[in-house]
Amino acid sequence: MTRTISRPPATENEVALGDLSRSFGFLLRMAQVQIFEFFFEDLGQIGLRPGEFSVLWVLHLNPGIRQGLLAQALRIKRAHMTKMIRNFEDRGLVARAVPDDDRRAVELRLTDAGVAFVDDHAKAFFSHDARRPTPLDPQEQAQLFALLQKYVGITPEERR
Amino acid sequence: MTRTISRPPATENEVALGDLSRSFGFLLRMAQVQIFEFFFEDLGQIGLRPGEFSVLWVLHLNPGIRQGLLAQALRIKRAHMTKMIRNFEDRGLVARAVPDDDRRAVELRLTDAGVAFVDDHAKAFFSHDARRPTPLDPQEQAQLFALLQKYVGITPEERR
DNA sequence: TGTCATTTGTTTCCCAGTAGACAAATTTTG
DNA sequence: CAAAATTTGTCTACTGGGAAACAAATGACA
Repeated sequence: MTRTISRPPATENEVALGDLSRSFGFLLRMAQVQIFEFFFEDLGQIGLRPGEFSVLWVLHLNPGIRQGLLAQALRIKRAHMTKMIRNFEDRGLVARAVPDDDRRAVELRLTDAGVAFVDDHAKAFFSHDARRPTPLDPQEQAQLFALLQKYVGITPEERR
Repeated sequence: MTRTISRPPATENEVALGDLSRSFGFLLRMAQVQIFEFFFEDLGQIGLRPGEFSVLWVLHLNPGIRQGLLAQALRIKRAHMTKMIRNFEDRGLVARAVPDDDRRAVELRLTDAGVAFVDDHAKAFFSHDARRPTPLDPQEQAQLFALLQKYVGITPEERR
């Protein structure tokens, strides 16, 4: 049994969320939906998908990476990665190669077209964050980033 | 055109993410996948799904709420909400009623079984956050919550 | 009043993503 | 060495969720 009504439904059009607004998973979901909406509003028309671009980007930074390691790093299931990679292959963006020392594995690298695609879109993709309207001031934004990075276990890569 | 390779791949098994680790959307996705994994590990066997429970919970707090307003509050698409509600109805957890003053709308409320379901699971659901292992200390955790709440616009003070 | 526009929920069709079985290659173990 | 166990990617089948067209009800406006 739970104390449910912490306060009465406010206005006609206000929805009480109660403890839900203190649930980490719920907050993350709300934030992500919001982000996605603006992402497609901002970059949808040039045919850029966040997941897709992430894979190509990591391929760009890690040429020859094995498919499984790539999936693991981006937390994409292997079955799904297979489909994404085949799609990229069909579009001529990625090439697969089976290494001789382990013929189960698949090594991935961008084709020239793949490199061109990443180069074409990297600026738009990474500058998107700056365009997104946010109620947070820059310091709060930085704080949020740092906490999220720590939470997901990404050591912020040092750079100048 | 973008300068892409800022440095060589670090270790054999390390994956360079570059600017991706500074992308808000990416960080949110990583965090959410992590959260989901532990959620199902923790509560999956009792047949609890975060989205499902959220809907029932909000129904509990806002009896008679209209379907569309519920969807809007939880950022669930109306088409999808239709399916969820029908599912709840089939399971006897939710009852639908068409109000006389607007016969397009549907007002939702939990059945007795629905109330029982929420009461049965609320404690497990809301205490889940505390069980989840996290690298953040309590103060950082609180800070992260506050920033996310502010970001998604559900600060404790209601807005107009 | 009658016509047009909007709101509300539903339906249909589609796609991203998952679970789990699978085959092939490799590693481990007896 | 042979047999069992694990790793790696793929396949099939399924589910959650979205886009768009739709019908019914309501509201706006001439």
